[in-house]
Amino acid sequence: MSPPALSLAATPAGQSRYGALAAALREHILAGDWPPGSALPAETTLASRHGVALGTLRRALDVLAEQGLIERRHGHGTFVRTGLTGAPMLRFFRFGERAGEVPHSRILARQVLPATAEVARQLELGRGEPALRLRRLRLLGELPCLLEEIWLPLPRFLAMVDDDVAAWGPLLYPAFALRAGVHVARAVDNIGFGVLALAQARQLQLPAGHPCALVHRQAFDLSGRCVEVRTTRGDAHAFHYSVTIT
Amino acid sequence: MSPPALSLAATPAGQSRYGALAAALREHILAGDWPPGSALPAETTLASRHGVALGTLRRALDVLAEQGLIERRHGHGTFVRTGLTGAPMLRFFRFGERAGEVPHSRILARQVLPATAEVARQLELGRGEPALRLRRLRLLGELPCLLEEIWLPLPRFLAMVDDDVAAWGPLLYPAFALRAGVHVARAVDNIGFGVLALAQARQLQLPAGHPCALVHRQAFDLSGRCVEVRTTRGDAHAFHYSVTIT
DNA sequence: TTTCTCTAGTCCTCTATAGGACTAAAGGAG
DNA sequence: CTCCTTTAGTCCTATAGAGGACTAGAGAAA
Repeated sequence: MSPPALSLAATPAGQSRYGALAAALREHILAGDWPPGSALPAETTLASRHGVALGTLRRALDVLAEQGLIERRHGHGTFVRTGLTGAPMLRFFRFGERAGEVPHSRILARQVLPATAEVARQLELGRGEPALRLRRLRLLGELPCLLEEIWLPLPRFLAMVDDDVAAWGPLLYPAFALRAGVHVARAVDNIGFGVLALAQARQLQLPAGHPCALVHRQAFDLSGRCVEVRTTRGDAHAFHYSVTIT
Repeated sequence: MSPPALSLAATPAGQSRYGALAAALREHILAGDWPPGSALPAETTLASRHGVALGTLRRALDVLAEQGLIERRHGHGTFVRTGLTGAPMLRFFRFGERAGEVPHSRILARQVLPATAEVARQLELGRGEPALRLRRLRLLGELPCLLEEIWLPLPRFLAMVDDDVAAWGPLLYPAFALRAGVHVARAVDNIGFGVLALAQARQLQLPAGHPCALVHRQAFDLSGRCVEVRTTRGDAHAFHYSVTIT
């Protein structure tokens, strides 16, 4: 009745063997043994190294692939995912015919401030600890379309406190990876509606009190730590989003 | 083991074998050979019947399961999915503490009308063909929260033109299945923003011109035919939705 | 230089088999 | 009747091996 003692190292411990193997490989990745973008050892190598059949190893990789941790390229290799490249914020909005175009961005302000209670909670910082706050305006051509307030935890983003903002480019996440070594792997967006305060409305060239869509985002790295808190505002009438239910 | 005379013994035809097998099984399901809710033959049976190894057949079933067409129950069997049970429309809104509660519904109107051009296009009906239009109010307790306009294609929903509305219950999709034999398998929601017209505002006990969230839904059956077009309106300030990006 | 072919390395498909895990229902003991 | 054990049927896990498909780069030919 007792589970058969396997000749090789780790016990499945109530789990399937491929499940345990997937967890083990996941730990390796999070520990940085195979950094983002690099290739894992070949399947046959990994299989023999862990003392399992090829099929079992592939099943474990299936799990990691479904979790979005790795990416497989037929005939080439298995790679640790490097993180989200673009923050597809514009998929929530429709501004004229400029669909698919990447807006350019203008950093309005960059300050080191004590995090508000709510931001500190989400970034897992202590009370009053300093954080980096950005205000950013995104424009399509000359048309301002999105206004963003972004909070970044400070020990990690020190490199972005003093460097040249103009060199960051239109997308933030590649800049995070390049300058602070932070790879965004997952993000959760919470969508709601509100109205624009006067200062916000002015930036977006809309009347004060105009209805706006609010997208509140938390972004996480591979290990699951929150690395960004962002609030985006845009004209509610341009808001549009599609969901498929199955 | 003699190669069976059945369909795909010969050629994977540019496709993988499990891919072709998945397609073949899909056709069987859509043709109604195994009606929704019923069990498929056992895996070993299906495998030998189609002349493939068990692993290959299971791979094909994996595809169908991922498409949401079938459902597997360990130790019990493989079943054709019976469709969405509830239309989780309320997940877009937060009304007070009544989270998770199923609102009851009040049918305000039921009419047979020629479909508008836009509705006819989405339902794949000809110009001016009749359809069934419902107006429905959904309430939490005594509080009206959602107002819906629903269009159903008429040859298929004839059974719901004259029967007793009061007997439908609070959820429509089970009623569709029970009374018209229509199983909703998939739905696409498009979310936007608008303001309430006078008549709509009155039903929701809000002032005219009040901002509202608009959810436009198309629902499809297993074979991919559109079986419902619905527009739902609710107070924009109660709107709330969460998306995870990976 | 440019283009082509070849080749080593990788992931992918498929086979055949063995046993474990889970579920539901039948049958017997109290 | 109630409770427990057994049993048949099902899906799930794992193994070992053979060959195919795809990619990128090395080397040869023009």
